[in-house]
Amino acid sequence: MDDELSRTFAALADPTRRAILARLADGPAPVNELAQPFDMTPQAISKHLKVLESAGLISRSRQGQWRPCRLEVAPLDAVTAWIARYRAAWADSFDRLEAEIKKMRHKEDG
Amino acid sequence: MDDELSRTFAALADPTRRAILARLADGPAPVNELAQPFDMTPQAISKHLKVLESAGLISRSRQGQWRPCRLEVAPLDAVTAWIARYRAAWADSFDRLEAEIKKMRHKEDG
DNA sequence: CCGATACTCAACCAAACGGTTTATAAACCT
DNA sequence: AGGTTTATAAACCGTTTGGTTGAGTATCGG
Repeated sequence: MDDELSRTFAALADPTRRAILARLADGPAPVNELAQPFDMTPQAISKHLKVLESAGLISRSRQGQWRPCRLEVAPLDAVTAWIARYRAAWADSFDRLEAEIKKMRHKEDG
Repeated sequence: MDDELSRTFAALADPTRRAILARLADGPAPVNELAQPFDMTPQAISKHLKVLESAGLISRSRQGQWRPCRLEVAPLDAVTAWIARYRAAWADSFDRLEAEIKKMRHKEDG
């Protein structure tokens, strides 16, 4: 599990981490705020953030005693590009995509 | 790691499995042909195929003594749809996508 | 029937993962 | 200075993962 794409997929293969990214899509947040929804110690969240950061999916800065996390979408582009190679036709794939997105609009998931 | 999306991401988080999918994008193939490029026992490949199948990324049939595997793209649509939620604007994301695909055209990866 | 080929199952093993607890560092606030 | 809050580090632990070997199943072809 050393290459970029593997790290990205592995990072996304966890509901907690996807939920964290979902939260970050609404804007940056410090660790304790990210940890709050989960029945889990802050240390566990810290580990998840480390995984996300090492996959390039988030970046962290410092603001006083807080460490705000920000979503970084670049690795997601790589994923989408990789997936795009497995579609026979772009038109078809976008049709399916639209259907998927419609299905998804009323779910939350992480 | 029980939900659909997690299983899909986890299945994709391995270079061997991605290489298998890449091969299958050119058409169905039996296990021994899929195993051939790898320095690994057929049993290991069989395990990988099991992971891919349980993620819905391939389907297997029987043809005599062979078990041809076929690529199934439906889970990839779910992944792309999930990722799409993290783009601020579609236009931007397609621009980036194009760039990524260009970068990728001259790589092989799995 | 017999052997070869294609594939899978089961047991095992080292390494990685996802969580915990304990301890530590850094910034804030009296 | 001292205590609180925010966050990470380190050690540990049970489970999963990715590979192995060895045995077993199924189909083909004499």
